[in-house]
Amino acid sequence: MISETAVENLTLAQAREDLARLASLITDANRAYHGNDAPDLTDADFDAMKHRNAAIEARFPSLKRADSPSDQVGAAPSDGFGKIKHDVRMLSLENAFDAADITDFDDRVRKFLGLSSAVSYTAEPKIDGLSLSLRYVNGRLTQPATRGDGETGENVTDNARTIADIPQRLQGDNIPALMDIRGEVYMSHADFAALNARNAAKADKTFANPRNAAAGSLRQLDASITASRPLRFFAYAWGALSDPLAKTQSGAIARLHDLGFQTNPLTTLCNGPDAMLAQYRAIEAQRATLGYDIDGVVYKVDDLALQSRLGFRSSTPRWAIAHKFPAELAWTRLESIDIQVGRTGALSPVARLKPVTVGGVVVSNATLHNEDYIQGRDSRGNPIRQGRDIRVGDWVQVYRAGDVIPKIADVDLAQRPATSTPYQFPDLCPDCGSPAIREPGDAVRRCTGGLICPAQAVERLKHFVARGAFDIEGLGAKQIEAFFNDSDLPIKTPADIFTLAARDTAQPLRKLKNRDGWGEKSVTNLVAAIEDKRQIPLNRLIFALGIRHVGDSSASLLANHYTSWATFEAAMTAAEIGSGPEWRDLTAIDGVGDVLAASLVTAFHHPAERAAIDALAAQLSVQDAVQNAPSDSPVAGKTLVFTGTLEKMSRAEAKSRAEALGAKVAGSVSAKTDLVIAGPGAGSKAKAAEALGVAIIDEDAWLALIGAT
DNA sequence: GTGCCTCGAGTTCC
DNA sequence: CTCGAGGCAC
Repeated sequence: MISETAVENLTLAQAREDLARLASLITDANRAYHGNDAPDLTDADFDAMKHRNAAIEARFPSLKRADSPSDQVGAAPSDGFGKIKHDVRMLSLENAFDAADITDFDDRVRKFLGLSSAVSYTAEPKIDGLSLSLRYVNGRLTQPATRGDGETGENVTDNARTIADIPQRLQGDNIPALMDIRGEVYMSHADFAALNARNAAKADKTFANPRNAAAGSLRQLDASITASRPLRFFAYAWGALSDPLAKTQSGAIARLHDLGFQTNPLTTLCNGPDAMLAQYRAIEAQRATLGYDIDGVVYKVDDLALQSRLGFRSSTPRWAIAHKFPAELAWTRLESIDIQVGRTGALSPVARLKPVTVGGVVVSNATLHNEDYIQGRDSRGNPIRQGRDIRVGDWVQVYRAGDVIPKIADVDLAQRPATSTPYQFPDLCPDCGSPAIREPGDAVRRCTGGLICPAQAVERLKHFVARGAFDIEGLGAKQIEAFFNDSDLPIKTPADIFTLAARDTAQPLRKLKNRDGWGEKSVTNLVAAIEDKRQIPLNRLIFALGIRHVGDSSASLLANHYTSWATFEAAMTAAEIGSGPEWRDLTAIDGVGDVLAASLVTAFHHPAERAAIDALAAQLSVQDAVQNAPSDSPVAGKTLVFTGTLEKMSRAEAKSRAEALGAKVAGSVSAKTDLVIAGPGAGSKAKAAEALGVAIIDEDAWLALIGAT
C-alpha cells in the first residue's frame, strides 16, 4: 500500500490527495496503537508512510495540512520499550473542585478514623507533567517506568537517565535496599519556548504545550533526543520500599530531598481545611510566575500511620485528594447533534463542534450525556446552565472536565439564531429503527432491539474483546467492525471468533489472508492470539458476556462465589427471579442486589442470548476461580460479620482492614459466617450468631486477633 | 426512607 | 473522567 508514484513525479493534485490519505492512515494507526487496538501496520509500514508524508510535504510545503501527521505528538511508535509491572499500583487521585469538596474530604477522613480533632495534611502544587516510578536497588537507579495503566508501565531507562534532576545514585546513609520513588517529569515554560523556537527554526514539529513536549520527549526511542530536551523531575511519592522513609508524608518528602531528589518548595503542612484552602489560594496566586504548569493542589494526610489505616478504594487512596484549578473555557459553534448507540442500547447524544482549542488540545466532539442534559436539567430535574437548553447552531462554551472529557458549560442565548428550535430527542433507534424507550426514573433512553440491533451487537463484541474481558491481541474495535460487516468470514457473535480459523480453513479460497492489508503473518498472529484465549478465567468470561450491571468487579464476585462455569451456569438456569433457593443464594452475595441478579437471570433465560452463551462456552475451556488467601492472617478466607458499635475504629475501616487480610465481610449472619465481632449494643445479629453456634468475639479480641494495637 | 460509597456505562483525545 | 444508580448501612 506504500508503493505508489515516486514523490518527485507527483502532480500537485496527486500530492494533495496523497497527503490527505496519509494523514488519515497515520492518525488511525496512532489511535490503534495508543488504544491498544489492532496493530494494523508493521512498524516498517508505519515509518514508510511517515517518511513519504514528510517527503511530500518537503516538496510541496504549501500543501502541508493543518492536521499534518508530522506535527502529531507521540506519533512515534515506541515498540522499543519493555513493559514493567508496578509492585504497588500507581493510582490516580480523587478530584475536588471547590471549598465544599475539601471540607467534605476532611470530614470523611476524620469520620473514617473516628477522630474529632483536626488532621494535618501536606499541600503541594499538582505538577502538570507525567508520572514516573523510579526503582533504586541499594541506592542505584535500575528501572524507571512510566505510569501506564497504573498496573503496568513502560521501561524508559535510557531516557530517564538523561534527566539531570533524577539521581543515578542516592546520597546519604541508611538507604533502603529497595525503593520505588515516584514523581512527575515536566518541562519548564522557558525550556518549552526555547525547544519550540529551535524546532520551528529547523522546520521541525512544535509542541502544543509543555506537557505534550515532556511526554513526547520521554517516549523518544533515541535517548540522545531525550537528552537534548530539558526535562525536570519532582519526587513526591513512593511505591514499594524495603524500609519506611519516615513517619509522616512531610518527613518522607524531606528525606527524598536529602537523598538527592528535587522536591517541590511549595509543599507545606496544613492543619485542617481552612489552612488547606488558604494554601490553595496562595499557590494559585503564584501559578503564573512559577515557570512550569500546575493544574491544582494535592493534599495528603501527613501521618503515614493514618494513611495506612485509611487505605484505598478500588482506584484511589482515601488519604489524598487533588484540588483542581478551574478549567479553561472556549466558545465555539455547535454544528450538529449525533446519536450513538451503546452496547446496552443506550442512546447517547454527542455534540459535533466547530473545532476549537481548549487547554492546548483541539476539540471537535463533546458529550451531551442524555435528553435531560440537553434540555438543561440534571437527573433530579434541577437546572444546569441556569436551565438553558442546547440547540444545533448555538454558540456554546466548552471545557474539558478533569482536563480530559469535553463538555458544554454554557450557551450564549444572545447568539442563538432566531430560527432555532429545541432539539428533538429521537424515540426510535437511529441504527435499527426499534422503539427507544425511557424507563420511568431512568435518565437514558434505550433501543429495545437487543441483539437485533447491529449497533448493540457490534458494541457487545467490542466489549467482549476489550481489556478486562478476552483482550485478544490484534482484534480490537476496528477489526471487530470490519469482521462484523465481512460477508465471507463474519463475526456476529462471540462464538464466531473462535470458529473463525476453522471456517477459513474450510473454504477453498482462504479468504482471511486475502483481506485488505493482510498476509500470512497477520493471519498466523491473529489465529494464535485467539487460540491463546480459549483458556479463560471464569471472572473474565462472566464480565465479557456484557450483561447489564455486571462489570469487572461484580463478575469477580460471581466467579468467586460459584467457582466453576458449570456451577454458575446451572445456578443461572435454575434460578427464578424473586424466589427459590438459587435466587436467595445469588442475592445473598455481598454486592449483588435484586437489580443485578434479575439482569443476570433474564439474560440466561432469554432464548437467543442463551444460545449465544452456550455456543461460546462450547468453544472454551474455562478456568475455575482460585480463592486467594493472600495473607497468613487467621481471618484469611473467613467470612466475618460486624455488629453493634465499634469503639476503636469505624465500621468502614474495620471492613477495609478485614478485607485487606483476606477476609470477606458480610452484612448478615448465616450458616456461612465464621466469626461475629460484636460491639456494645449488638442485637439481632448476635442472637442469630448464638442460635447458629457461630463464634462471637468483642472488639478488643478482634484487634488482638489481627495483631492491631 | 435517606445518605453514603462504589461500581457500571458511556465518552474524548492522545 | 463523570454521572447515574445499585447496594448497603443507619
